[in-house]
Amino acid sequence: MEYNYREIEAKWQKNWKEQQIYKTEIDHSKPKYYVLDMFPYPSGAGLHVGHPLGYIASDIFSRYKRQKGFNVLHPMGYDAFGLPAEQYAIQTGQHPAITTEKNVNRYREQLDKIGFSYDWSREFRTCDPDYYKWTQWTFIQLFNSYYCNKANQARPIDELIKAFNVSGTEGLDVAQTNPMTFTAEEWKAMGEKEQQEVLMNYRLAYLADTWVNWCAGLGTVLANDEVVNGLSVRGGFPVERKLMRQWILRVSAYAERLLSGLEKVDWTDSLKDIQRNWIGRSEGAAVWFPLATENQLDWKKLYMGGNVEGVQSESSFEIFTTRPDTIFGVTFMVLCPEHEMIPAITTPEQKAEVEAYITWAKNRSERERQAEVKKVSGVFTGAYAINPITEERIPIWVSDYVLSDYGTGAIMAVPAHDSRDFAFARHFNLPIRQVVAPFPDDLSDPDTWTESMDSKTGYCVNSGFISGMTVKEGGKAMIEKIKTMGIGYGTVNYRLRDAIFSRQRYWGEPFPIYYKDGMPYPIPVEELPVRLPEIDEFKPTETGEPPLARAKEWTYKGYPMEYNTMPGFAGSSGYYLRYMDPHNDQEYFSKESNEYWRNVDLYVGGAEHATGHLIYSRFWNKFLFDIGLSCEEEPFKRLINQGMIQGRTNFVYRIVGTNKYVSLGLKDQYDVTPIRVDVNIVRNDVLDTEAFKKWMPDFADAEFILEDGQYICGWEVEKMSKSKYNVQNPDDLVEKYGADTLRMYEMFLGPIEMAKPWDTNGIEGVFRFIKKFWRLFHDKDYNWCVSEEEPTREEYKILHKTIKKIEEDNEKFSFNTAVSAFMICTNELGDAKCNKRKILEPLCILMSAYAPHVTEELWALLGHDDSIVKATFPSFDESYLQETDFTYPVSFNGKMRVKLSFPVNYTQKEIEPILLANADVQKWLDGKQPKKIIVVPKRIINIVF
RNA sequence: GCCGAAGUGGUGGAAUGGUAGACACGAGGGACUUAAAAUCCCUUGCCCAUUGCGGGCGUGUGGGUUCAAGUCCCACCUUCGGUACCA
Repeated sequence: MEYNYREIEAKWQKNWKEQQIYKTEIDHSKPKYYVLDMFPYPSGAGLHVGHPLGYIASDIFSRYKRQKGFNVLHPMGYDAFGLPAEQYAIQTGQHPAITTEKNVNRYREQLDKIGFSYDWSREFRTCDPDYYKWTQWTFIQLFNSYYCNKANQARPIDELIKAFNVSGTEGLDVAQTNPMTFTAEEWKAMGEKEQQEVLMNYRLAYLADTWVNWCAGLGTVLANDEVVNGLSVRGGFPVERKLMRQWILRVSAYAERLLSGLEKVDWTDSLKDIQRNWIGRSEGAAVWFPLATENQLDWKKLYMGGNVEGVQSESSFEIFTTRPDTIFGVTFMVLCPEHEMIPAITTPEQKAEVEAYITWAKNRSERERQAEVKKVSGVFTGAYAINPITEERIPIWVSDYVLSDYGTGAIMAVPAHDSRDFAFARHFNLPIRQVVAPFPDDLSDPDTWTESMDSKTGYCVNSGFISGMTVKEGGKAMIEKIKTMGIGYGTVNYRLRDAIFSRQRYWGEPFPIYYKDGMPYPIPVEELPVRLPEIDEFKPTETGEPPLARAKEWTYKGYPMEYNTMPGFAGSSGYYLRYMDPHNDQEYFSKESNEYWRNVDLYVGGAEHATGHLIYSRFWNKFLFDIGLSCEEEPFKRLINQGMIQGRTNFVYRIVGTNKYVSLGLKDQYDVTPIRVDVNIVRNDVLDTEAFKKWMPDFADAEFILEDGQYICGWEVEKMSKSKYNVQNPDDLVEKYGADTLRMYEMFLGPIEMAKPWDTNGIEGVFRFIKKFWRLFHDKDYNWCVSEEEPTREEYKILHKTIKKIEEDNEKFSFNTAVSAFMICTNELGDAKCNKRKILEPLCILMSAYAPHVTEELWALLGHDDSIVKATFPSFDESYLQETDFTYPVSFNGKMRVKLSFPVNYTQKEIEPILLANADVQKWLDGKQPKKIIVVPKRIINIVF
């Protein structure tokens, strides 16, 4: 029979499904291996050829690991809550559950056609109540926990309450929103509401007024990673800053562990770097700068001598600096426009100006603010602070270059050595004082500078007791000093923010929260899940409340329930754990399943999740680890980023003012406009002109100027998108070439982690290869023809060379070179006319991870009843590769000139005389004496002369 | 600006410091065929020579280390990705 991919693929896909061949159970007799693809959001557009790239790679690896004797968990499901389905619901009134169901079915259909080895019995969707029950459950655990910095883990909030009852905040070191101090007596004296408010300062899931990214276009708040350049990632609507009461996850409590945990995982350095930058650890010092009163002497009297309490009084500002060594260079202070002390300190004369500035700053969109980063703006408050080290009066300014949510929202400005402070000082004519120099005596006049001086290395100058020290020593000495003075301490700051967890939307997990007396309380876990209620419309209410406010009887025991829903990352932060035990209705997942499957051994997905999903899920997992649920602290041991598949757009060239199109090679003779053309009517850059005329009405009367009878299109690499007409759909390619060809071609394209343009041009080559492979098993009339004869040594060599190569390439995810190894092997066996079972059978197993359908068919034809999925990976035998002779390339001064064969066991001494006696060698030596002869056994000979 | 990745034929790409361009695509030539498809064979980095042999140059640029550099080191250029007032 000729190779009929349609018949073969349909047959085996059906068979695998019926036999449940990919169903996985706990099996303590085998080592486990967990291979996971990043959770897909099923969009309405379906899959394009870029999506399966990672899925194919992980599928190959899963199949390979199975054949290597591992019990492989390879599940798939859907991140099904999300904005697009809801936007669609708002426009059309169709329930997002219906849209989602439709999209999921389409995804499944597309995935099935490619022949993946997923255990579909474990599938679930984040919008299934059986699943989101556990998302809600985890939220309640977060709500009922705080973070103890001493134990360095999450602890039950009850322990904190006990501590408050015994000794107040005394001796506690815990993660908190605002620093708080109170005694046990003060705590006990509080009412319930007040106590609940205090606890909010410590809970890992807490409610707080916070500046959020408000997206009016979507009617919701967005996380930092959902906003790019001041626009929403979904939809591209403008985003503004707004103060809102929101649920927040205290991710920042885990900053240090999220950072140090990176040491333990096998991810690419670039991905780890992205996370490190995002977490943004910086060491420095917190210092209090007191507000200057009329008379500076008063301040000295009050605060010198380590009066900590006094300095922390209302009339001082806490600043954070990474450079305490530059404190002698402080010439002013800057507060962020949101700083709460501004109204209190602003002098009457400056009041109007300051208020105007703050109003202006608040009303600016994020986009405007970011676009005008280089523009200096600010206003003087009229107030002064005291530099506690120099005791100088310094002016206090307000500017939006200081951010409210990093550090303390207040800075000490050192214009000489900070570019932003420098620009600000120049703009407002503030003094600039040099306090760091490349060498202790190498001073210059800051008035002559055009930019701030780099100060990461060098020596402290003009700096009192630290003058002459290196900046590093100076920093240390200064921290000691401020500690003894009681005005500050060494500390660490993180750029990583707490994650805003409320969305003013319908299509997400409802919070298991009701409100009593304005304070939130969790619904008892026995009553979970809290199901998403039906509502009549998916829009906010007339009064601007989130859609859930439309639900009838959205109450718990008469108390109102939370109107917000959870964000996209809620459901995707712990999904990999649920796959271990997906249908458990008693617990998130059983201890037994967790202790067997533990964590993900191989995670495949895009690097775009580096600052979102991969942070949140590590946080989520660490929390579950702390409360004893997850037995591994890091969820994803090894991670491979597949590179983005870019589109390859084709262009036609219209002569300006006409409906005439000129072929690529001739276009420079005319004045032309390039126009994108659908890649599906172009083959190898040759345009199907008839299809083009039918493509759009505008082109019906198109005329063409051809070259050699063809219309050649131009091309460019761009993002793959519908609007660029460069989207290729895997279904079409499966239809035309079969899934096995598509799978191998996607791998053949290049290294998995590299971004590369999708170009269908090469797919024919892979298709030809599979047909050639098929012919190895058949005679020229396509009759089955496999011989039982013993293979020759040469044939065994071809096989074992391939086994070695495939095994190595599989282990290092070098799937493109593996495909070419299969091609080489097939070419060589074809040349040798080898149709022997002992060669072809192991070869089928090697290739079954890449092309599961055709190899399964051949495996059955070879007489096997059991699936090739369960076959054992062939073992490599070195002895077949051993040779008696090696053909050395002989180089002269590094240039390869001749080849000479020597027995492999010959030493340099044995080789040299024969080498020098050779006529070709003598010719190249041209009568000169060789100075040196280098023989690298089984590699190369180099003659230096 | 900062961080990261990458620059090799017409194209995708290959190469533990050891024969640069494997394997494919495309292109050209040929075989089979009434024809097409399919299949098979040959050529294909550039330049010179071509009657045969052959020779020169080549991995973004410039230096360096080495018997030997696409690969290691230094400086620079370009492209792509991430991030950006983070004190």
